Amino acid sequence: MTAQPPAASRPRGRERARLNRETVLAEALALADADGLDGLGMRPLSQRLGVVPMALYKHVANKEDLLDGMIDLVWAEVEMPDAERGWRTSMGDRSRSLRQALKRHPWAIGLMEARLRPGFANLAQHNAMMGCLRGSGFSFRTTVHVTSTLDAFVYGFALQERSLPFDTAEQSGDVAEQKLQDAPPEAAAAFPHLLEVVRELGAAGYDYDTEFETGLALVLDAVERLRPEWRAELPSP
Amino acid sequence: MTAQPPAASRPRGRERARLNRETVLAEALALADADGLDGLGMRPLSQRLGVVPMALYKHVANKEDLLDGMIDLVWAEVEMPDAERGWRTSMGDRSRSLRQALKRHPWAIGLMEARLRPGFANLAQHNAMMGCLRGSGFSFRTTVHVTSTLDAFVYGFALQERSLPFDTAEQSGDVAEQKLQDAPPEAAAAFPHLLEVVRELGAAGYDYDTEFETGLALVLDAVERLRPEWRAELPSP
DNA sequence: ACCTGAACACCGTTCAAGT
DNA sequence: ACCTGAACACCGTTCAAGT
Repeated sequence: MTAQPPAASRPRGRERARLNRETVLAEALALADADGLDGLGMRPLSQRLGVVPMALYKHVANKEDLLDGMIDLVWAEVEMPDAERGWRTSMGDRSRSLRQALKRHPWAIGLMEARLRPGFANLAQHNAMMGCLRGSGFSFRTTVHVTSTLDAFVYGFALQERSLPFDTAEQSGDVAEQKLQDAPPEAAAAFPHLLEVVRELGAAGYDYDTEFETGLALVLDAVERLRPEWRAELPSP
Repeated sequence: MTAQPPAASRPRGRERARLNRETVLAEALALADADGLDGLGMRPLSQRLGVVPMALYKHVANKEDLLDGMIDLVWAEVEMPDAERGWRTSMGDRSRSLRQALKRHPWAIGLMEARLRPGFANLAQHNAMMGCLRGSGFSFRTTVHVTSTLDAFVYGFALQERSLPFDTAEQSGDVAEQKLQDAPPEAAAAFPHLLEVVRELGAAGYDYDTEFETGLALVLDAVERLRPEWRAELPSP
């Protein structure tokens, strides 16, 4: 599974470029993307870099420091909001961009807000988000509510997208059916509404993109009503 | 830290009740609550039960099966919605109940929807949620949108509540200030809106309960507008 | 300055053996 | 039927040593 060629075939000595923090972080990101957080070991990582495990500790303090660096690489991939483009399109695009980044790096979902030492991209992103909303007329308190709720939606959606055991709309119906069959036999008959889910998802499926856009529009519509100025800006009927 | 008294002081032989799946799952829940998912090892768990690690494998197939059982215990703690009480209060209370359960068992947050073999409580909960919304006049498709969005909010909020590095409103300001100070020195000056966060959270703080209720009301308000019948039920002005 | 090797205290799980 | 013991292939990290 994770079998690797022996040391002889790995680059080493003059063949291998000098290790630095940047290359360690980049390789760690690739390893986590491929094998998940469980696969991200200091030993497998060192092997990919053609080096002995302890060599990594010259470039990262420990695994926590490694994760700090990786998470800031993910933050750097997220588009920054900008009040100039209007808060709604700007915050919407940022949310889509965050979801896509979390899709590329599913192992990062629970870690994005957990950093005690946030990196530069992390700080820049949060600063831009606050700036976008404050600059669009939201009060400080409302800005906090909006970021908290919108981020909760994006993180939670990404979590569901990662953990639901199907990837495509076609699979969703099959999985739902399988789940109900594997469940305790008395269950299937007792849960009529799950039978409807099986039937409907079997026919039309569950599409993540559609669900995300629907939920995002729902939240942004609700946010629109929080802004004190919103009535004045609606086109008069 | 995880030091335990030696074998001599643990119950064993006739002193210890016969092990069964129920007690293994309950003790595993307590261990995960205390030490997190990282602390939940087969060895520490077996030690708490006064038994050798391999004894557990008579009662759970493996760690995955152990987690399946634990997650269904968490689902069993979540209040089930009921159309009789009205979809809004009913879904609201279920969301609060789910958040509280995830607060008691933070290790469970990423796992609630990830079960390939969902337990009875899990199926019952999802069936009740579908039933509550379908029975309140929502179409199947809208019901899917609503559960997807509402759950995303609750899971995402729970994730933030778990991972943000402060617990109380008082702490939030201090942590914000500390974060900005620990960050690269050029950062503090470059991010004016984060300075506002430090200032405001230092004064008023960030209260999770308030934020949750605000976000929940915002989402439920938006859901209200999705129901085709909503206009008819509003009191005429 | 950077990399190595051996060691320590951990994992989940298999297999064969005990009672 | 239920529990034990030894073993295997893994972890992250420390410490002392090499170049």
